[in-house]
Amino acid sequence: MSSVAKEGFTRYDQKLEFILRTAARIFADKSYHSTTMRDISRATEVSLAGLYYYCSSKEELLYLIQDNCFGRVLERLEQRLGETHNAVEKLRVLIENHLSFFAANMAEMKVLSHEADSLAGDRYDQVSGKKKQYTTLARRILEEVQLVSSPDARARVDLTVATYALFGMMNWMYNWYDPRGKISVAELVENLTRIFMNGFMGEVEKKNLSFAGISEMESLSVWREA
Amino acid sequence: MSSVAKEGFTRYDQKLEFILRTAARIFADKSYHSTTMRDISRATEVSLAGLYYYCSSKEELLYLIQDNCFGRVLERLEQRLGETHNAVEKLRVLIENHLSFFAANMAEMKVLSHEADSLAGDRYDQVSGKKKQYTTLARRILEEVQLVSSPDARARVDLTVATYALFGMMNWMYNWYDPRGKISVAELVENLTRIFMNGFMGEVEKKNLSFAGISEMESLSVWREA
DNA sequence: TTATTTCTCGAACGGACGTTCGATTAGCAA
DNA sequence: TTGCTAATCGAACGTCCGTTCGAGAAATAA
Repeated sequence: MSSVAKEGFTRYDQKLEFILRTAARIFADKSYHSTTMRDISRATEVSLAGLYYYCSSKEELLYLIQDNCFGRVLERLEQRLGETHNAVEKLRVLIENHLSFFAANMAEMKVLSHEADSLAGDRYDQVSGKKKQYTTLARRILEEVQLVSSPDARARVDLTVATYALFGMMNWMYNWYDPRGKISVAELVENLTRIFMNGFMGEVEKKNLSFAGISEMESLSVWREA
Repeated sequence: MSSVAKEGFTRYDQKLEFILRTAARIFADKSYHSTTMRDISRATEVSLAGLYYYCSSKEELLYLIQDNCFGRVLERLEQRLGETHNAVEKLRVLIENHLSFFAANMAEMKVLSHEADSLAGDRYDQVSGKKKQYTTLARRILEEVQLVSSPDARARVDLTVATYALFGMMNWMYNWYDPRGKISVAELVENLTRIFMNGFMGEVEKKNLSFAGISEMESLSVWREA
């Protein structure tokens, strides 16, 4: 066993991570299926054969990228959700967490969104499981928000449609958003939050809900909880 | 020149259309890059070499599918928009047109949404042109709606974000929607229209805008036009 | 019928792909 | 130093890909 570098990451871990980051960038650029191991070899400056010291196959690279990335959004989300108990605020946290993570990891998240069906077998099941966990969590939050904000069941939006509409709005990002462009992540979050929340929550007295900025979240924390 | 069959479509045209429909289905299933000409040959029962009597390359198949499909949504949309002059109603028509066309042409629309970058050169430019035309049209409608419905400029949502949010919501369909499932196209249209319109239009007196059904569109036709 | 065009296909070509193998080098412990 | 493990790589293997070619069948026109 080789000696352990500072921070507990071995040389091996660091290089693997570098390969994964590079591969994610190329997968995002040219799509998984039209990326070749030679592309990755060229970009990482690791020989073609050398790559196979760090992964067992091209598909495993894709799996490691997706699984790792999903694990991290999910973990960050669960941690942030632990700090709040208000449904509306939870929804806000969900959106903010997803978008800011997406913006900070565009390549990986594009690969996650765009190559969802490029894995097979156990690897597909593994990532699918995390996806299901994530969307189920989102759906539960939406359900909670709906119970609290739309007392008239007739006026409610279908939960399945709403969940996928939300993820569609957010995940479509990879088709247009440039983190270094004119629109800041904060603006993106604010705009999408406003569009979705107004639209989803319907005809409640929205005057009570300030959408001017995330910083005013706290004012909602006791909203309609009785 | 061969004789012309009824309806003005030659044998050639019909068989090409059949090949395109079949190819679209397979592209949608397995993605463009991992579909082989042998897959298409098998599914169409046309020999591998025979396919090249109907197209000059695999990429041309993708191009023909995308160009044809985009042309058809665009044409249908422009025709329907010609029948209305009210901004809000135009937005409704845009959404209804897009979603119902999508639901009726899931494979082609998935290929359009998912393989947007799989063409190159002139073919890419051609399809990109149609896409730009389509999104510009949508953006203009949103702008019009905004001017009419959100007199307070400070409360307005960013137009770029709103446009992509709308298309994200709609195009994400291919990841989950089953036209033969529980949710009808009409329900899908109604739900997504409600979410987006409520969200986008913000704090206007929405009580005036019934979202119960498409059939009540007419009641909006003179809304805030003075 | 024959002549001509339209359509079809088996077989192959050249190239690119993912992966493997065996040998070589670098890093570290003794 | 010596000895062992971790890391690296050039070269190749077998396979599958998109595409082509030339011959033949089917349809149409004379």
